[in-house]
This record gives sequence, C-alpha cells and structure tokens, in this order.
Amino acid sequence: MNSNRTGKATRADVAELAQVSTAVVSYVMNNGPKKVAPQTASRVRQAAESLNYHPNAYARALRKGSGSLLGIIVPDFRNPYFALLNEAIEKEAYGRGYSTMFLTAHSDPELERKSIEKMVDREVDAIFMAPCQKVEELERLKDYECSFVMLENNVQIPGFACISSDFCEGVRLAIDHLVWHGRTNLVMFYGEDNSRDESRIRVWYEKHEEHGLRRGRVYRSRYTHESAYRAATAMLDAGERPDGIFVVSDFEAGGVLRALHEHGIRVPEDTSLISFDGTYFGLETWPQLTSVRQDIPRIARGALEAALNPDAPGMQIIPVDMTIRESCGCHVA
Amino acid sequence: MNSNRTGKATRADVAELAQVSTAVVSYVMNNGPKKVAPQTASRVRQAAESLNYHPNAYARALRKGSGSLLGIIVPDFRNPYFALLNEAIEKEAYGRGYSTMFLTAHSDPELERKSIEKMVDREVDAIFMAPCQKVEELERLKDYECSFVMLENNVQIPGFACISSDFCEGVRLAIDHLVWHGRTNLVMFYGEDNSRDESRIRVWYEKHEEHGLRRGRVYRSRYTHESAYRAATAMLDAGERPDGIFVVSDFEAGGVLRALHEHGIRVPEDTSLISFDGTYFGLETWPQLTSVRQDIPRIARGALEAALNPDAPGMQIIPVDMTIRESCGCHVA
DNA sequence: TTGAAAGCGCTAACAG
DNA sequence: CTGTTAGCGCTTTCAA
Repeated sequence: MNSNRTGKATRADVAELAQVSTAVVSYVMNNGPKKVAPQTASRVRQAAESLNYHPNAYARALRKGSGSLLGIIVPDFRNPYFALLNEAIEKEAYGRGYSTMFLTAHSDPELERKSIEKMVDREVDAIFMAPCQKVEELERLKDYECSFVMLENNVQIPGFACISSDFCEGVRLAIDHLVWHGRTNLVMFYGEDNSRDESRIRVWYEKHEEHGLRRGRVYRSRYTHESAYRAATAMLDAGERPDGIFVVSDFEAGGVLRALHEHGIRVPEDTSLISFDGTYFGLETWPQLTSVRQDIPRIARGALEAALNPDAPGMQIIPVDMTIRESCGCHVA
Repeated sequence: MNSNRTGKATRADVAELAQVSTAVVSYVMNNGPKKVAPQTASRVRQAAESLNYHPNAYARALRKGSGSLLGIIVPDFRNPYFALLNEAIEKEAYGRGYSTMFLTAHSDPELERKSIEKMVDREVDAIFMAPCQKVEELERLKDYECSFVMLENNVQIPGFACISSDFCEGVRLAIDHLVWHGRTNLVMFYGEDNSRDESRIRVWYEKHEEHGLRRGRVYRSRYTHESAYRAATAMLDAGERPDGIFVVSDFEAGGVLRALHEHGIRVPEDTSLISFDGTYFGLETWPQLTSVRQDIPRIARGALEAALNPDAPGMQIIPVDMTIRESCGCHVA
C-alpha cells in the first residue's frame, strides 16, 4: 500500500499518487496559503485518505517554528478544582488547534522549576502555572522563549499575564453569608504561607471590623485535604469551637469536615462551613458544601487568550458567586 | 549575546563559539555516538551553557523518528484513581526520558477515537487507554504506527498489551469480608455495561454460591459519582435494603454513600460498604472507605514496560489487597 | 578524535 | 493555479 519502507506515508507519496507537486499537497492539507483547483484538491484529498496520510507533527513544528503546544503545571492532580480546570483548558486549547501537556509540581518550588525546564525543552508555546516561587525567581522566566500565564494569583506579577478568580470577593461573600446565619465566632483555613498574596487575609480582617466581630483566627495548611485535616484537628484538640468556618478550597474542606465529624461537631447545626471552589466535590461530602464558585470555563478561556494574545490584559480578575448547598445551614428543615 | 536573529541559540552557534563542528556539539550533548576529547567536550559544554542552548525537540524528534512522547487517554480527570494513575505514569515516564500527554474521553467511544487521532497526529510513541469501544473497533488501531497498552482490562484483547488489577480477586476479597461481617443480603454497584469484561459479575455469583447466599443484585451505572448516586437512590426508593454493598470504584462509592445518608441508612451499622481502588478519596468520605486497593505504582511501571518493550507479557494482572477503614464495620466501638 | 554533508518531512517564497 | 526548491535544527554516516 505505502510505497516507502517505514509503512508511513509522507507528503511525497501523496503527491506522487495524486500526480501533483508536494507544494500542492501542503496547500490542500492546510487550506492555503495558495488556492488550489477544486478538482486537484479532491484528488489530493483522496490520495491522502487512501494512503492514510497524516502530516508529521514534528516536521511541521520544526518548519513553522511552533508546535502549537501548551504546558500546564498543576499543583496537584487530586485537587478537584484542577481536575476541572485541566479539562476546561484542554477543551479550550484543542478548540484553537493547540495540544496540552500537564505536569505536577506539588507546590514545590524545585519541582516547579524542573517542570518548567521540561516544558521549555519540549518547546511549548506557553506555560500556565500557579507559581509557588518567589517573585525574584520568576524574573528568570523572562529569559525563556515561551510566554507565561500565572494562575491563582490575585496580585499582578510585573511582566506576566495573571488570571484568577476574585478571591477577595469570595472571602466577602463567605463572611457575609456566615454572619447572615448568625455566626460570629469565625475561623478561616487558608493555604500555605504565601507572601505574594495575602490580600484575602486583609479582607478577612476588614470584614470582621465591618461586622463588628472579634478577629477570627486564620489557620494555615498546605493545599491538601490531609494537611487541612491536621490543622483542623489541632484546632479542635486545642479546644477552639468556631461556629462559622471558611475553607479556602473544596479539597481542604474535605479534611476540615472529617476533623469536625471525628470531634462530634455537627455541620451545619453546630458550625456553618463554607468553602471556595464550588466543584463537584462539594456534592460528595456529607453534608454537601456551600461554596464560593469559581467560573472555571471563563478562567480557562481567559488564560488561553492571555497566552495567545500578547496584547491581552495583564491582569484578569474573574467574578465568583455562591453555590448554596447544605453545609452553611440554609437547607436545614 | 546570541548571534542569530530569533534570540534562540542553535547547535551552529554553539559550534562556532566552541570552535568545533556541529557534529561535535551533537556528540557532546548526547554523550555519543562518538567519543570526544575531554577538553573539547568541556569547551562545548561551556559554550552551550553561556548561550543557554537547548536542543530543539522538534528537530531532534524529526531526525530520530521519535519524540519520546507517550499519550494517556483518561476516562475522567475527576476520578481519584486516574488522578493517582496519571501521576504515577507521568513519574515513570519522565524517569525514562519520555514526556506524557493526557486527554479526556469521558467513556465516550466517539471521543475516544478522536483522542486517539489527536495523539497519533502528535506522533506519540504509545497510547495508554481504558478502551470503551468494541473489540472489533479496536482492530483498526493496529493500522497506527504507535503501540497501545490497554488499561482496566481483565480480559486479553488479541494483539494488544493489557494490564489491570486482579478485579476478580477484588470481588472475592470484598464478598469474603462482607460475609465475615455477617452480611448476607448483598448488592454490587458495577460500571457501565461492558460486554468485553463481565468476569467480575461471574465471580460475584460464584462467590454467592460458595457462601450459600441468595444471588445479590448488580446495579449498573456509569463510572461517575452522580451516576452511582442515581442508581443507589433508585434502589433505595424501590425499597431494597441490602446489608452489604460492594462498589466498583471509590469515586462511585461517594455517590452511593450519599444516597444512603439521604435515606437515613447508617454505614456501617445498617449496611457495610466496600469499594474498589483504595485511593485517598476513601479518607475523605464519612465514614472512611474500606476498599480493595490497587497497586498503582506497579500498574504504572507495568504499563510503561509494556509500551516500551515489544516482548513484554501481553497480559499483566496486578495483585490487589484490602485497606481496612471504617465503612465495613471493622472499627466500630 | 573531529568534520562535512546528507537528509528527516514539512512549508512557503518565488517562479512560472 | 501549480511546481521548484531552500531551509527549519538536528543526528549520524562516511571520510579524514
């Protein structure tokens, strides 16, 4: 069937079969840049079909100087938010003719650097990441050929496109709802210490003042349910009994919920709990999570635009809203 | 700094700076295939360093005929088992100098075909997938240049390397444990109808006979927690009250658990529940899941070996074991 | 131990 | 509308 040895047809085989030059094959396969007579074109298409011809992606990428490849560095594949975001980015990317490649970094700066290196070596056109290194370190990224889009970052990093949900508004929404439920003794479970973006903490305290509340404590954990579980257990073991809790991600909320259950604290009767993300994960917990919802499709779209358009806005803040389920106390009979 | 226009150094720049030929640069970068004098080599390395030279992956792939790329088609990014498997495969692959690319197929045969197409267009060397199409359809895959490794498949598909946990043993382990807890009225929640592999159902009934039990019903759902939730709700609404439940994945167990909670059925007091997978997800549920654990690192390793060694065994069955947590009733005070 | 050069498969500028 | 051809950056054979 194929005329060359490897069993894989090249444009030359197609050209020969269709009795045209290789250029014409290229024009047909790419719909341009030159016009081709309809007859010729269909002859080429037929030949390509019959030889099961697929243009070699590496050759094309080499020639064009771009392989239409995007890299996404994911802190944790287990985190439901990233499961959804990955899928949304994948969908958005393929719609624009780009492929995606994912790598995990586990919120480890060293691993993150290695992941970037791997992706750059693969000649990705752009990298999406939720950076966990210092701003000074990020400076070095500017030496790379590829562009970067920083996710999960509410504060502009000079020189990089950034996109994230409106985290501060999320905190406001959560506190207001907790207060609306009559809760006054609040705590927040926040991610790892991250000197780059403490704006949520600022807003947390501002809101407390606004409502005339005693300043609720902020507990730190890494962005995993195990870590949040440990932090919550430590809090409860120390005797603290908040009546309203805000957790910075659905994934961590699972850990907090578990600690509460184990201490016999009923949710939402004894304490209201609101998380951030609004993913499917909140449907699986008991009780289901009331959550500040991130607009994941929009984040994916915005991220793609930022990566592909050099003149896209440097900082995109995406609105959030509330998904009311059970853990806040709204649906208790 | 760089002598060429794009700002990106090529082997020619390095060669010029190091005063050697481009061939020598190649020998040094790849540690072969020819020996290079230590002095010359270090001169080349220095030049490469100072120009921040990274070999172009597309050019290399084109020349070598392989880009060291592996594709993984994932039914669902949200499924905890795949979150873990993806990570394990990624790790295993990079350790061997391969990159990975993931695509979702949502257990949709059409999407699965498209995903394969995309990956083949990207020139992957091998594809890992848990196929959801008919065996006849899979025949066509043999036309592709790349090799395939079928995951989650307990029955050999002629002509393809297959790897999976010992599903049948998992069913045996689960039933034995349920019976050990004195449970006699069992049901199973199984994935979508899949004519290729019904061996677990056969074992399910065999085990019932062995224990002299009334044949427990098998409920079908898709491999998602929503779908399992619906199936379990329908069962409970119909008045069925099993005292022992086996669910074919952790992810689905979440849905079943939710339905039980909503119907006021206590786990494990009223019914024991055992799931399959043994992922972190079982730590997040309430109660925590007793589960048949899959050996994910070993599956990843086996899959890689199957993809890279043509003479690897055609069918690998990986042993499973039990992770005892709360949902079976073992830890009730 | 090093170098010259062919060629992987493709695109697109240029020429007809 | 179609064909010729240079060259993307790399590896490797062959020759020195």
